[in-house]
Amino acid sequence: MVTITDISKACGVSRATVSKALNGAADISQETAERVRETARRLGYLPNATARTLKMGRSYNIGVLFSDATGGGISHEYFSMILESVKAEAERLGYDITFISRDLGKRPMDYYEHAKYRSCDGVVIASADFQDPAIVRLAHSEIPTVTLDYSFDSRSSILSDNVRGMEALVRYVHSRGHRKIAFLHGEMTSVTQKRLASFKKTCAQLGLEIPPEFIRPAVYHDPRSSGLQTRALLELPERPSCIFYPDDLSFLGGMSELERHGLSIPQDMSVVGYDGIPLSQVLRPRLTTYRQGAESMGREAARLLVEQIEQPDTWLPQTITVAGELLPGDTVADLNG
Amino acid sequence: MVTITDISKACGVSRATVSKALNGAADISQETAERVRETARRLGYLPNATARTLKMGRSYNIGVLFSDATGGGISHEYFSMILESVKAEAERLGYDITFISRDLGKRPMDYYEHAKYRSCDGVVIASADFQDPAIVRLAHSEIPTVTLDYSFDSRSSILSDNVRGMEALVRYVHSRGHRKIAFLHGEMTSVTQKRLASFKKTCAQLGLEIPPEFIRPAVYHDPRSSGLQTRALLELPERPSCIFYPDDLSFLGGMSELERHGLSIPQDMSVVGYDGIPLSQVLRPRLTTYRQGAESMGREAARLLVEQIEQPDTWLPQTITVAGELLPGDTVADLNG
DNA sequence: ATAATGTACTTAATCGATTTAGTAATGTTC
DNA sequence: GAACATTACTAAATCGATTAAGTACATTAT
Repeated sequence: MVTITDISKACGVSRATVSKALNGAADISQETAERVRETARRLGYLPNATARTLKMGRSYNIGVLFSDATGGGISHEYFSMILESVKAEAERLGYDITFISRDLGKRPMDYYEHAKYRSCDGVVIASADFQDPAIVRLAHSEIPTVTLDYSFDSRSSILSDNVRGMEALVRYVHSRGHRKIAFLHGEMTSVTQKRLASFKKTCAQLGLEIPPEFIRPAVYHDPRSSGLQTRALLELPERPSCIFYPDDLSFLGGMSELERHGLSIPQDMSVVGYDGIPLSQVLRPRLTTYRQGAESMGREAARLLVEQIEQPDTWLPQTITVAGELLPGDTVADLNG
Repeated sequence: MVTITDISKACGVSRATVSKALNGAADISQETAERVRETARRLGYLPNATARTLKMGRSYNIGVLFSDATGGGISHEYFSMILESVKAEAERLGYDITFISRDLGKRPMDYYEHAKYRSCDGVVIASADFQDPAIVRLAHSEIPTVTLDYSFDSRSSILSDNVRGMEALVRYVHSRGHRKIAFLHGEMTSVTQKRLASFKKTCAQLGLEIPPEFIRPAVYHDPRSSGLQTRALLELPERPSCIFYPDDLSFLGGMSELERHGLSIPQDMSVVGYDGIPLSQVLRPRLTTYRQGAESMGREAARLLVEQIEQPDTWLPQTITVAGELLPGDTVADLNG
C-alpha cells in the first residue's frame, strides 16, 4: 500500500507537506504541489478513508436503515427504488452508503450502536415500525437522521403526500361516477392512518356514505390477504363498485380473486392501487394508482441529511412532503352516462 | 465518545490491558477482565471500527458492486433479492456492506480504487458487463472477489444453473406437446449465451428444428422490447405455439401484445418466463418459469467471500452452481391427447 | 539597520485501537 | 536459595492521515 510517507520520501518533503499538497492547502508552493501530485500519480497512491475518518471525525459514510415488519427489507420495489435514489444522490455528494442493522455477527448491537461503530455521519431511516425502541433511540441521538414516511419531533423527514394522494384517487373515482367505494388498508402505521383519514374525509366532503364493512384491514404487499378481503367484499349483500387496494402488489391478489368470481376489470369491478410501481403500468389493464415519488424521496432524504451533516450550525429540522402523481390507468370504469 | 483510554483511567489499568480484557486475551486475570468489562458497560463504551480497521488492516466490511447496463442497479427484483441475501449472510458472519461505485462526489475513482479507499475486505460483484475494464481490474486485483453469474480465471464465482434451467423448461414444454418454440433472448452476455446454447442443444436432442426467425433478440427486463418481438413472431406465416421470454418481467410486455391480438394464454399461445420472481406466481394465470435460487446465490457468495478473506492460505478459487427450480405455472397448454 | 511581514515548509501531537517486547512479582524445582 | 517459569500486567510503537504550532529564510517597511 502506497501511503503519504512513501510520497514524502520520494519527493524529499515531509508528510505534512504531502498531505497539504494533495488537499490543496494554501501554504504550499505551486511547484512543490505539482511535484507531489505527480509523484502520487506515478506511485499509484490511493488515500485511505479509514485513516482520514479517524483523524477528522468524519467518515463521509451514510448509514441506511431499512427494516420492514418481517425483518427482511429491501426486496419491495418501493424500498429498492428509494435505496437506489438515496445511493445515487449520496454518491453525487461524495458519501458512501453502509447498511445499518441490528447485530453484527456475534456482537449484539442496536441500530444506534451500529451507526456509531461504523462512524456514520448520518442515517436515513425507513421502517415499518417507528415505535421500535431501537429506532427511537437512534432518531433521538446526536447522529443526524432523516426519516422516510414518518416524522420525529425536531428531526428532518421526508413524507410522501398520502393525504393528497388518497384525496386525488377518491376524487378521480368519484368523478367517474362511483359512489360505493371499498377501502382495504394495510397495517395501522402512521401512513395508513393518514391515508384512511384522507379517504374518509374526502368521501365525506363528496357526500359519500361509506358503510363500515367497506373498510377492511389487509396487509401491505400481501396479495393473499387482499385476496381474502376481496372475497369478503364480494360476499356482502351489497357490493362496492370500486375497491381501493393497500398497494399495487396487493391488487394482484384481488385480481385473481375477482377472476375466480368471473368478474372482469373494470367492466364488473373497478379497482385502484397505490404506489405506482413500474409493474402497475405494464399490466393490462394498466392499473389506476397513485405514484409516490420514490426517486424524489430518496434524493431529498440524502440531500437533507448531507445538509444537516455539513451545516450543523445553521441547520434546522425540516419536513419535505414529496408530491406524487395520479396514474389514471384503465381499471376504473366510467359509470357516467 | 467513550474510548478505551477512558476505561483505562476509570479502572486504573493501562490501555493495553483494557484492549486485551475486552478481546478476551489469555494473559489478563479473571478479576481484572470482569472489572474492565463492567466499567465499559457502565460508561457506555462502543468500539470504534475505524480505529480497529486502521490498526488491524481488516475492516469487516464487504463491498457490493451492482452495475446494470443502464448504470442503475438494484431496482430489479432479482438484484434486490440477491442483495438482501448477501446482506443477511454477511451480517451473520460479522461483516457490513458498503456499495462500491465509480466516482465519489468530485473524486474520480474506479471500482478498485473505491474498494481500496474504503478498505473493503472483499467485494461481491454483479454486473451486466463483465468486459468493463474497471470490473476486470477489480477482479484481477489482490482484493478477494466473488462474481455472480460470471467466472473470471482463478477467482470464485456463483453461477445460477442457466444450462439446466433452460433444459428443464424446454423439456417441460416439449413434454406438453409443443414442437414450435420461439425464444426471445436478452442482450448477449455470457448468461444469455449459456441459455441460448442450452436451448438449442436441448431442442436438438429432442429432435426439434427451430427456424432461425423463432430466435430473436430482446432486452432483459424490458416489456416493450419483448412486446415488439412478440408482435414480430405473430406476424410470421407460421406462428410458434410457445414463446420463451428473456425473464418474467419481459413476459408482461408479451402478455399485453398477445391480448391486443385477442389471443389468450395458454389456450391460444403458451408462454414461459425466467427468474421465478414472486410476482410471477401471483399473476393469473401463474407463469410457467424457472426460479433462480437468488437467496442461495447471495448467501453462497457471501460465504465464499468470507472464507477467502479469513483463510487466505488454504483458500482455492471455487465456482458454485446454484440449482433453481421449475415452476410449472399455468401458461403452457397441454397439447397432448 | 532593525523590526515587521510573509512564504514555504517541518515537527510533533493526535485520532482509537492493537500488539510486541519487556518487567515486576510471584511460584516452582532441585 | 539460585535458577527458571509463570502470571499479570505496562510501555511504546504502530496503522495512515490531518493540523496546530513552530522555524528558517526572504522580502518589505520604518
